[in-house]
Order: sequence, then structure tokens, then C-alpha cells
Amino acid sequence: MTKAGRAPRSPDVDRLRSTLRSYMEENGLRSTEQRRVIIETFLRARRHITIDDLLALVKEEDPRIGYATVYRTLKMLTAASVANERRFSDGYTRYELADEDEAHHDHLICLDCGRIMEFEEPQIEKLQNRIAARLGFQVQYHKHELYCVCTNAECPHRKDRESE
Amino acid sequence: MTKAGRAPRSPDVDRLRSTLRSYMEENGLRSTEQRRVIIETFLRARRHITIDDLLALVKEEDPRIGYATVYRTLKMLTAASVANERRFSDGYTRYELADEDEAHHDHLICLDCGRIMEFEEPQIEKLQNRIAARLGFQVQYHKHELYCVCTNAECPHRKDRESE
DNA sequence: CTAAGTGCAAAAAGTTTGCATTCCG
DNA sequence: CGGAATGCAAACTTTTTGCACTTAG
Repeated sequence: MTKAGRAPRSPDVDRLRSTLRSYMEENGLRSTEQRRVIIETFLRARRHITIDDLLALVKEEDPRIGYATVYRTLKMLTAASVANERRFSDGYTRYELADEDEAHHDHLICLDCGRIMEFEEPQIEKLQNRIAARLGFQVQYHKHELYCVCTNAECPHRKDRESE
Repeated sequence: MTKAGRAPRSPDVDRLRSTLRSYMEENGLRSTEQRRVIIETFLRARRHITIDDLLALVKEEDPRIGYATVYRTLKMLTAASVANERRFSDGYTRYELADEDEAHHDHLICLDCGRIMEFEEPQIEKLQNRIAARLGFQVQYHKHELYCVCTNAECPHRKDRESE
């Protein structure tokens, strides 16, 4: 439950910044005004943001920044292991900070309102590793998504459900 | 384990045919030569086939059948709950027969050779339902995919792994 | 007959890239 | 300065659709 809903400001941000700094240095990448704005906005943004949504936020700060720069910056963050790409079933690629337990959390997607929540369940991790081992495999990464409807009648997000 | 690898010819095919027949009747849909070829080919094909691959098989039988017809026929099968669409991380939409336990199996994808295997683990089902309930949700459907590498050195499919 | 289905080619929708220009280091 | 980064627009990739023609019922 602790991770449900909006993730708290991650304490990892500092670590991520320094990871990124190293990555950029090692690869001779430059720190530009656009990248700074995009990265700061991304660090502040909600998790699982799409390029379009991030671009909109970025444009509030500097309207001249274009889609391609946001796109390329997110790719850079991904390459630096500071961000992770996620593809849910809505056709968009979404990005999230690659914080510490990134490898261990999964997602619950609300079919009513599109909210995306996170959960962790070590027991499921164990079971899936066991299954893979039994079949002769080792899990490199996984995807576990629960597409749900809200059971709380008072949920303010609940909507468009008269059709049942 | 019993479901690993190629699924056995499902005994559900008869049931699916009749489901489809009803669906088409109820909706005033017609049985055409193209649809018959596409459907028979699909029923015979391996699971998780892409439109392109199915089209190739279909063209062996009748080269004049086009992509759009295969596309629309698979959409029809999906609407009739005879097939299910699956999107893995390779950019293609894949289709599988919606057999009995379709709702309960998940997938293991081999990163070495792209093979897709199935597994079932009722305990994971239970755990995920419990998690959703705790957060105030009910699972409608889910996606659980394990992206793995093969641990069997003799695996004939194993390849392109010298780079580690 | 006529509404449904087909095949083609064009439109969408998202992602990726080429290139002239700008700018960091 | 020189190579890296940017912004635009064009190219791609895969899915979806419009339309004139064909055909099942």
C-alpha cells in the first residue's frame, strides 16, 4: 500500500543526477539549456509520463523546445539508466524514473480513469523466478500489469461505467 | 510445465467454431471464402501469430487475399471472443486462440530466440487479486510477461549470446 | 437486389531520423 | 573552432479506414 498512488518524491533523485552526470561525461555529451529544462521537468513530473505530456510541461518553461529534443533526451536518460521506458496498452511509450526498486514494482492500471498505480509483491517475484527456472530460463526483466476497475463507489475518478 | 512450448491442438476448437457461428449469425456477418481460409489457417497456426505471418500462410492458399481482410477478420474473431490480441514488446500485435484457460495463462518470452511460452500459476493469480482488492480495485484482465534468457547451454535456439 | 465484404491505396498515429543551423566546451 | 545538440520536417512502421467494386444471402 505504501507505494500506491502518486509516488513520493524519491530520495534517489540525487543518486540519479550523479549517475547521469557520469554517463554524460563518459560519453562526451553536453549539458544544454534544453536538456536541463527537460530533465528537471521530468524529475518533477508524475511517473509514467508520455513524451507529449512532458513536452507540454517543458513548453511552459520554454516554448521553443521541440518534440525531437524531448524524445532524444528521454532516450539518453534511458541509456543512462536514469529512466525506463514502459509500454502499456494505450499505444504510447511512457517514461518513469529508474529508482532503486524500479526492477521490483509492477503496475495496476485503472480502466475507469487511466490512473496508473504501483505495487510490489516479493512473493510473486519468487514464484515467477521459480517458474522460469523450471522451464530452463532466467528472468531478465518482467512486466506485470493488472487492468482493473474501481470498486469504490465514491471514487471521484470513477466514471463512464453506466454501461454495465 | 504441462503448457510449456507449443500448445497441443486444443479440444476447444469445436466450441470456438460454434461461438463464432453464433456471433456471426447474431450480427448478420457473412461467411466468405476469404474468411473461411483465414479462420482455418488461424486455427491451425501456432499461437501468438502476427498479422503478417498469418497473411503469408493465407496467401499460400489464396494469394489474392489481402492484408486488410486478415486484419479485419482477426478483429472480428477478437470481437467474437474467439481470439485475443496480445502486444508483447516487439512492436507487433499478436493473436492467439481464446481457449478455455486463456484468462489464466501468462507468457515467458525468450530473449535469445523470441520463442513465446506459456505458464500458469494459480498462486500468482490469487496474490494479484488480493493486491488489487487491497487497493480498492477488481482485476478485469492482466498481463504477466517474463523476458528471459535460456540457461541450457545445449539449447538449439540459443544464439547471439557471445556478447556477455 | 442490397447490405456486407474485399482489396487497394491512402490516412492515421507514434516513433525515428536527416540535415542545416546553433552552440557548448 | 569542431563536434554535439537542436528544431524542423520528412521518413518510417504498424494499424486503421475510405471507397469503388464484388458477392453472399
